[in-house]
Amino acid sequence: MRGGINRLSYAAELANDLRRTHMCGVLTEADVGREVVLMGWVQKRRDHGGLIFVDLRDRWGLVQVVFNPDYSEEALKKAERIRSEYVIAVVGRVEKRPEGTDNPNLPTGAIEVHVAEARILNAAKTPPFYIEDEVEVDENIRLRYRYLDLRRPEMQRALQLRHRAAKATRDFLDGRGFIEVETPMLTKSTPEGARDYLVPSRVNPGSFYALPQSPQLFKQILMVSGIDRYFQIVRCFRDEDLRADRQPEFTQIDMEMSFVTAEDVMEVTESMIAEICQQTTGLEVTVPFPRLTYQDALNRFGTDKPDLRFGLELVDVSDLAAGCGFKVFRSAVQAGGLVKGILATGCGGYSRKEIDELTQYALTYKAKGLAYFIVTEEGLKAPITKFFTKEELATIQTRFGARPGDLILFVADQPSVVYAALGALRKMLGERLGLTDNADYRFSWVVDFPLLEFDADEGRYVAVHHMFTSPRTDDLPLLAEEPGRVRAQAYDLVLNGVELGGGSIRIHRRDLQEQVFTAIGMSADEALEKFGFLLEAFDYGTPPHGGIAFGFDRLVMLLAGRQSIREVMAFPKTQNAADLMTGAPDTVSRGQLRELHIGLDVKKEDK
RNA sequence: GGAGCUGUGGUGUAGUCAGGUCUAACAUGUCUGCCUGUCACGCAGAAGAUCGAGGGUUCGAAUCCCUUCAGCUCCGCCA
Repeated sequence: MRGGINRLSYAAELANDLRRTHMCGVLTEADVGREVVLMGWVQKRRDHGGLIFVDLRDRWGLVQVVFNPDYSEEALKKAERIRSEYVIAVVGRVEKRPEGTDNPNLPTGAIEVHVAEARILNAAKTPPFYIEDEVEVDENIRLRYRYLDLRRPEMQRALQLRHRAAKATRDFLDGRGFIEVETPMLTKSTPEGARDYLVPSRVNPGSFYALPQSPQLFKQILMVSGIDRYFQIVRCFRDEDLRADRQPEFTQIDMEMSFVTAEDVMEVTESMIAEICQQTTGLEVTVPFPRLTYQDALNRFGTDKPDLRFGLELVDVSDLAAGCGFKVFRSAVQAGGLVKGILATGCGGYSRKEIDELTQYALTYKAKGLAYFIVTEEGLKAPITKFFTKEELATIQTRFGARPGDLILFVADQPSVVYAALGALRKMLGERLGLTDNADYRFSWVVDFPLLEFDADEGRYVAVHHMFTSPRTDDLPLLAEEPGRVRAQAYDLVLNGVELGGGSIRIHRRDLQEQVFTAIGMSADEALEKFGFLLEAFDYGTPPHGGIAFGFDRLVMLLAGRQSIREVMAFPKTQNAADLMTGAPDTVSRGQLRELHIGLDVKKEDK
């Protein structure tokens, strides 16, 4: 019985004989005196009885339209029925606003449109939330009514920014001689990497396509084909758990070039990123981007995707810890681990509870605890100072450059745990201390990744990047004997703690590719079965080549200053990979399954 | 697979830790009436929630316990 529902019974009027002449948001004083036809949504109606103001909205903005019996009695009558989000058309004249009634908060605030004729093109129920920026609505509701959410100016700006980023990308790469080539969405499942989304083949019972995790193999094949410079703004699919910056389907800027070195790829990339920034937000980016090695990144920041907007670098005290009286430190080093710390500037006043919170946080990264010192005028204070000599305490304070009022936090463990825990702690402290300026964009390259790493669960080496990445030629002799020490010709582009993209020079020779397959424990038979076409292609004259791929959503997210890629995607999915608007994924009919020769093995809930 | 946070009229929140004074409060929105210069219009009035769902404890549950659902953040997973 809500009024909004009854309103819908009003017959909609047609606009067949009207042509929209202007957009709402673009009218200015230069248009004064002009007869216009506007169409849009009602943002707000202000009813003064004998006079009604309506803020009319379209993608370009708002303009005030005025219903006054002096202009049209009939239009005023109609305006009384108008409600928020009605779609209306108005015919009228642009006029300068009366003296003293300008609205400086509105780009169109100096003018208004005097309505001679109005039509209600469609009524609207009262929307479940306000169509305006900075609404704090439950994401459930935003996603269920995504079409309304997308009406908000903020979301419209995000989609426009995304469009401009895509256009800048295409324009730039076109100018550099790249051509966009589409690759299949229905392709072959490959081992390694993420879980595939599978699509059953009706005409090949029992067989499945996989949706691409990336067009990796196709773009390499295109190099074999002599395309030379390929790119694609392409959808990729990975069936893994979601995060703020991970969706099951996402978009990559995918590139590949022939006859290039890593330097060449990085140069093109830097120029492209600079161009995208310039064309979207006007941000001027300085190139080239600083580079750091994988090992440096870990040592200094505890992560291979460091946020370079602030310091708080990790400090190594393993040497000191090895001989100190604190058993936790000493035994960590003896077990082949590290003891590293971070200086939390100005956090010396943290309460026991706050330090406990930090400890809890470190625990989620598998740290066993968090040791700390509070820095005072009299030196370091903490329950654990008794395990250290005066000299040791003084050395620690000096090494951290700690001053009274600071807090020093330590993790002692295996290197991977120390890096993960302190890296996360550093990031959290950076945010908490207000060191992460959204308008500060610090790009960097991380290079010299290891080619392979040992996977304890699998009991074998696995590719860090992917198995088509070329080893550094100077490390080739190590491949057979010490695969863990081989460095890759790979590079990651990092921005403010987010991995934006990664790429590599690829293997282009069959013998080397087969060696790498061997190193990751893939049999010759399996290699032929899964990648025979690639190995065969390598036999037909394959140029040296390399490329890179970017998370387009992440790039746009950062340019838009948002915290989640959902905010820059028109129709994102929830953490359960569901689309709350359409209801996907959903069950299908028995008939569809039968046609695909699929039987289900799930317990059906009684409905 | 795991951890944490959130869920109260249409929307956003208060109330939950110390169960009864909550026959649930506030703001906004909605509806009705009045209003010719508002732009967060104003004024007067009205309607609207059994507190995500289910079960339990209790004389009594929004509040305590268990289960479950949904959203978010994170670990694992994933480049």
